[in-house]
Amino acid sequence: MSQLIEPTARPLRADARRNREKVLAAARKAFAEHGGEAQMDDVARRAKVGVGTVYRHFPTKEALLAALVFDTFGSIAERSRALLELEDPWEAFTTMLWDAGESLAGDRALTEAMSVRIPMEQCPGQVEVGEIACELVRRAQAAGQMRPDVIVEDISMLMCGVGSATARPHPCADAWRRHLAILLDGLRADAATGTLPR
Amino acid sequence: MSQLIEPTARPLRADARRNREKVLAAARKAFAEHGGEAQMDDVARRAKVGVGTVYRHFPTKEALLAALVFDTFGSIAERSRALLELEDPWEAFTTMLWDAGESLAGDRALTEAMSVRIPMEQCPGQVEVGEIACELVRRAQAAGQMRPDVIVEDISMLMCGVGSATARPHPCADAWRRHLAILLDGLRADAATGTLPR
Amino acid sequence: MSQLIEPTARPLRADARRNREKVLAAARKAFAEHGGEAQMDDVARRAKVGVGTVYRHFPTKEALLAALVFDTFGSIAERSRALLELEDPWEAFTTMLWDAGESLAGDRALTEAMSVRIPMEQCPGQVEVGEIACELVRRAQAAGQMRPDVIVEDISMLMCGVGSATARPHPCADAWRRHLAILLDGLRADAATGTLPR
Amino acid sequence: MSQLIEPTARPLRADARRNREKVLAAARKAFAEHGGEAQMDDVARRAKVGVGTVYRHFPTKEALLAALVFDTFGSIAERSRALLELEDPWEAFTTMLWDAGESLAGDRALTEAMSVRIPMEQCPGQVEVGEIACELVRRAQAAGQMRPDVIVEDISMLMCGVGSATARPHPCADAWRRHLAILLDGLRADAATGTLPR
DNA sequence: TATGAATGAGCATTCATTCAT
DNA sequence: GATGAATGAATGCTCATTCAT
Repeated sequence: MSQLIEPTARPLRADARRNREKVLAAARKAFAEHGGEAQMDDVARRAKVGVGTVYRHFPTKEALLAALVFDTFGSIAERSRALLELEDPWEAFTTMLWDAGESLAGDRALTEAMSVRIPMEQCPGQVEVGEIACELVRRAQAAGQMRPDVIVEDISMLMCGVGSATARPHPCADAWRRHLAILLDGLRADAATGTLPR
Repeated sequence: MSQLIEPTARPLRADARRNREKVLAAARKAFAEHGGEAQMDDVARRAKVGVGTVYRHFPTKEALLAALVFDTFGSIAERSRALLELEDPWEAFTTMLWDAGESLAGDRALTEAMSVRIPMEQCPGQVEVGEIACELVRRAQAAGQMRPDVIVEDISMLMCGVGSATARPHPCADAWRRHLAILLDGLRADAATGTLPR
Repeated sequence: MSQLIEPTARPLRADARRNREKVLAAARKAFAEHGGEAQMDDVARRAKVGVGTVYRHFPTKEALLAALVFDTFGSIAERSRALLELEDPWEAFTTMLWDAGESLAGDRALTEAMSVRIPMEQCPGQVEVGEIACELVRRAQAAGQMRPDVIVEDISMLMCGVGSATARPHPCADAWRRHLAILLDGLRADAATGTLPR
Repeated sequence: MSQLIEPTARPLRADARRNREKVLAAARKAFAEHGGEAQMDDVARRAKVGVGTVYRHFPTKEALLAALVFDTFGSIAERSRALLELEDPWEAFTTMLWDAGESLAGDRALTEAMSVRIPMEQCPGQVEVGEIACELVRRAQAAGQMRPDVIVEDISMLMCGVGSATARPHPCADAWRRHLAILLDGLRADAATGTLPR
């Protein structure tokens, strides 16, 4: 998935590819844990690789971060694509958000990317996620299941909120599920007590 | 409001108070914009003051940040206190959240404080806000207006999400109002389609 | 004594003189305790005076430090002068050193001044102390009491050592007296086991 | 010698070792000259190295200072050990002090370490130096060569004085040798004109 | 004149990025 | 290619000195 950023690169030597994967895995942990403040040296240390190697595969810290985020959006997109086949629009929509929440929960970097703390170009996966979400919203609204004044941009905003609130202390484990459950109830057509502002 | 932290300090000289206000105002902007990453030099520059002056009023960056956050919680608490007098529990509760949202919107520092990225002691205002929220939740639930499985900790989680999502691009100005509107609809007793997990 | 540095200054107003004395006393404590690292603010605080007042009387930190040192040398000189009347040269000499040791012990600033950590001009008192020491050395050597190869510069070097070693942990209180006692024994004519190098 | 502090560190790359030596040498000069007030940037400049390199090898200024002092005590200890073999206790003792004086002379950092201006843990070398000195004192006293009321703590006090006084102007080069010579004469059993106070 | 608030150069330390081995 | 040492700009904080009140 992460090769999306270097689509024209020639295939890497086996050990180089192996290193790339080690770096990505280490970076995922480090950035999930510390967000954009994770240090390149830490990534290298976790990958059991020199910093130089990290830089060989990713020209800057931002590029590494982007690769991770792109990757995650890619896999969310992949799984979401399948949901377009589902019969029930509401089920399709909610399943998508529960899945995205799973990725978001505890991944500080992804959450920061969504809240624009990390400036980042749109990536193919992100675009596709947006398109699928758009379609699922449309269908759910057409079926009268979702309130009609919601727009896709609201959905990413809401999910951004879900991700950001994960780090807080809360008596329940996986409190984000409570968060999302409340949101979904608020998105149902029959929950609307008025029209959304603007 | 900021005197909450130094309740026993003798009144400052007129010019010193003026500078303190300049520093606080500049810091509020800088931290609102950049969160905890804002730089002390930037605060000083915005306040048109030497760094030393910033440090004369606040011994460390963290203290400055805390003063701002404490201040904000203090004023939220103050306004919330009045809501305890309101007849309708749901109106009291929602008014409190709309008010808090207003403070949270676009203030990265406050949002970070709520998402615990900035470790920070509880301050009197924060504690009081929690107590008032607790009471308002209780009343709204007793009146059958709010779903009964919600706990106060959920409320701060939700509001944290509202704050974090404000930086994102969104076609509507003040999109956070849409966010909060959806949440509030999801919190109503009759919106519940099931019980919150855990 | 301290007016030695401003011999031509017109007499100060009573309250100004009082302030000057407060500052000097406070500075003496602060610099004795912390050496040249003591802070001007600390001096002002101890004197219960604003920093500005400290600077009104002493243009720079170095000047204040110098005033203190000059003062101390002045009073050592004064007391030493009387020793020129003593019959026994050795007694005169040792009494002078015991007296100087008393001033040096526990006064970091004075010790630093003697070890040239604090760059400082010669002051009248210092010069006079040197002259008296020179005379007492001469007499003690003429009387065959002090080893003949000692020169007056050795004496200040030795006393500098006495002062510097005061801050160390040592099982005996006033360990500097042991230090000086050993030195004095080493300076006696009959202690010499050879000639001092150079 | 400096590996005493990091006995388990794996051998450094050739260039890294070279740089480490450059840093140590530069730091030795800088700290010898300015004591603990020497600046890290100055050390880096003298070593013709970026500050970062200094920090790669020594995590803090204090650690660098400690490395230097530990190193010096280590080499003094090493040389002193050999003196335990000497026949004549007095010769052994005086040789040790002449050797230590050589290290102390003109090294402000070492002198400050001895005068406890720089708070510093005991290091192995320092402890060993103390133990050897203790033994040599004991033997010299047992042989009736050293005055019996001297204790080891006196010796370090005395040497601290020798080191502190080296920066002063003095007509003789290496005036510290005169200082030490006088001290040693004062330490001889037959020089004692009384008992040391306390 | 006294006060203490304001100033800002100075210093220790960090970390993304480069480059010699 | 991989390594990790070197680099140095950036950042929080201090303190001697100045200056408005």
